[in-house]
Amino acid sequence: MRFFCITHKSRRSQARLGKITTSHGEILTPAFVPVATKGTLKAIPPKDIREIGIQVAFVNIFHLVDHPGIDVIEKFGGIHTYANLSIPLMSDSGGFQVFSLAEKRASTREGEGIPLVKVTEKGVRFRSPRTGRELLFSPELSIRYQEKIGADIIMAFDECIYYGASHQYTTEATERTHRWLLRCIQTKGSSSTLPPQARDRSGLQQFLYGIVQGGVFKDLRIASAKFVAQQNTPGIAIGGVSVGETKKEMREQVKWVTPFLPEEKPKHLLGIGRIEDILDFVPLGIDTFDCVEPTRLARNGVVFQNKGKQFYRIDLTKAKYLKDKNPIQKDCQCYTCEIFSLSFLHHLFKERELLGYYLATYHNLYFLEQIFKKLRIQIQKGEI
RNA sequence: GCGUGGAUGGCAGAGCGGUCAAUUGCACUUGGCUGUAAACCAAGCGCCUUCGGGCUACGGGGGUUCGAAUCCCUCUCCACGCA
Repeated sequence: MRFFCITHKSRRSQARLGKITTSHGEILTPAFVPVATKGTLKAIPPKDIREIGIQVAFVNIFHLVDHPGIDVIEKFGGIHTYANLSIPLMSDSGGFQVFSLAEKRASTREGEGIPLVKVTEKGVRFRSPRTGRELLFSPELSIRYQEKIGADIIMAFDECIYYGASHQYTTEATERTHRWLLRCIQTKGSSSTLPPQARDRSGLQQFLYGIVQGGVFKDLRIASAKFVAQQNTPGIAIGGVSVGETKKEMREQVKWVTPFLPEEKPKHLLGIGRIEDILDFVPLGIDTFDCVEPTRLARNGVVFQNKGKQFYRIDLTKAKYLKDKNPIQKDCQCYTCEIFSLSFLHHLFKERELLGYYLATYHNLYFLEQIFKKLRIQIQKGEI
């Protein structure tokens, strides 16, 4: 079984069509990877996932270690069975939480202002924002955890560098991430008979992605891309993007890197994105994107809409929708748009009715899946 | 009819002589959300403003005081109790 194969290459750009094959099914790329951090695609029951067209989802080891605990998930036979998610799953290593929780402090009963994160060569000490208890993450532990929950695609443990970091700090952090990658590969290899980075565990193959860092600095980004490429992991992810930099900077960071990544490997862009970002990055050869945007925005009352090629985000809580009989998107065939008016959705959100979160999330996920479907067709037709 | 307790910004509800244009919550408006501490967060929310400030306000009227949402008198209305 080949993990990734390219089925079509664009002549106009670096865009390509591909297929990722995992123990839990195939993923046609380019693909969107909605985020189900805690093992749930917030507001959406698993039975709707296929109907929406979702091919793969993203869980996060950090949150699952905190609760319910890796041992619990393991006893249930892994995250797929535990959470009833039958599609391929990617798991994140916890590296993003270095960025997400840094500078923030836990306010506990005892004392206030305990830093939530401490990075050392060994790994990262986190303080659970939920309980205040300390969690240790290292490359070895992160990989072990990810193995135990049994995600199909797993991420190397990295440090997501904060925006504004100096060249010196970014160099140190990126090099540390590289050393961590070697430890991740070694851990993965030591627990496996073959192949080295895709362990076979009770029939399950897991594929490790190395992560490119380098912050906002071109030299560091390129060096990181080269280093990660050399390690020959089954896939490669680009991280440390969209952490506060401008749109222009973000585009550059990805553009600097892609020429140095092996064509035959699947490329994942961590944490992106917005529809306009996806449209820009697919022609650069990015195959998969994970992002909380469609689900989080939906829960905050914001849904996707388009007029031709123009994409919009509309806020359902605005009073102007009170009497609007139209659906969110007239030609959208999702459950929400086929049945519900903007007025009713507005009402649900103003009243904080649970159904609103479901319907909005359903629409946003469906809408994005449609965009990816169209993208795949356009690549096939040579339009991208 | 008598007694007691009340009447505060759209609503609820603090304040009980100056630091009160008035705590707080809700509602409302606006902005934000990109590997999820996110069904969340932030700002605004009497009128005017050259952003220094000015004006009108705590049921109505009158009074005490340098000064009242806060004390006194009275009227109106509400709640509860007794006839």
